[in-house]
Amino acid sequence: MEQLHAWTEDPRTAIQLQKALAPRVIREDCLPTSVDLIAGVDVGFEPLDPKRNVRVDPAAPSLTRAVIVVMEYPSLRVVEQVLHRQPTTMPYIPGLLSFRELPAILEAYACLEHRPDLLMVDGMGIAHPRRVGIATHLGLWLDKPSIGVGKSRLCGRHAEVPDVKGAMVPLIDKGEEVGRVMRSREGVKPLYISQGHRISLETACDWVRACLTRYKLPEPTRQADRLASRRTREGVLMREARSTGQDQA
DNA sequence: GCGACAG
DNA sequence: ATCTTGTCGC
Repeated sequence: MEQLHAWTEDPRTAIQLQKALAPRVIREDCLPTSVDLIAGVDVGFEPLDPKRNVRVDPAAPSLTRAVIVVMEYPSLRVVEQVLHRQPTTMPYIPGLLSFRELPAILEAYACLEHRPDLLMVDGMGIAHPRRVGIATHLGLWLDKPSIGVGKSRLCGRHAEVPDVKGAMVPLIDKGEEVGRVMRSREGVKPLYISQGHRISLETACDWVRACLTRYKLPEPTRQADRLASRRTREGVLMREARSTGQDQA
């Protein structure tokens, strides 16, 4: 029961933890009768160096910026935004992304005043080598329905996706369908949709499509992405966010 | 052993 | 993820 909240920063232990979490993921629809609030989750990084110059090396100290945008469905109006920053402690390791980004996301989530019915996370759900991508890990931790919306492939193979908005193709890994590759918009790279937790693949794809407008990313993720990757400049960021978590550094 | 590899 | 200018196309 409490293993869902176990934590580590050691790569080897993290992999063991993922293997223990995998069988606890619910892949069937287990969400509210009515989904009225959808949260978009994304993370960005900003160099901590006073002398941010020429080349940025990913290993240099930085701040992890987690953003959560809550939208009302079906109006897709933003009802709340939270931005939280804290020192980055773990490096990016393919397959262990959640161990690098979850801490900041959880802090941001704790600042929310609204209770979203569904989470759309920038990254993979079960379309992961051990079936526990960041969307899944977050869903398990919060025991909340979640969907993974990735911009590129982590694992699995798939056919070419027709260049027609809404077209989908299965994403197969080790013989199982772990997600679907969707053309969210013509002329752009497709999205990698996968179940996070407490949702079926069909329903996950339905929600992503329901949140698409004229852009590549579904609104929840697009709005969160805007704030997460926006360059900081004289505190403008903090003023634009409706409410924010208090900083540490 | 070699290549692949979310953000 | 992050840096970075112009440029091609609807």
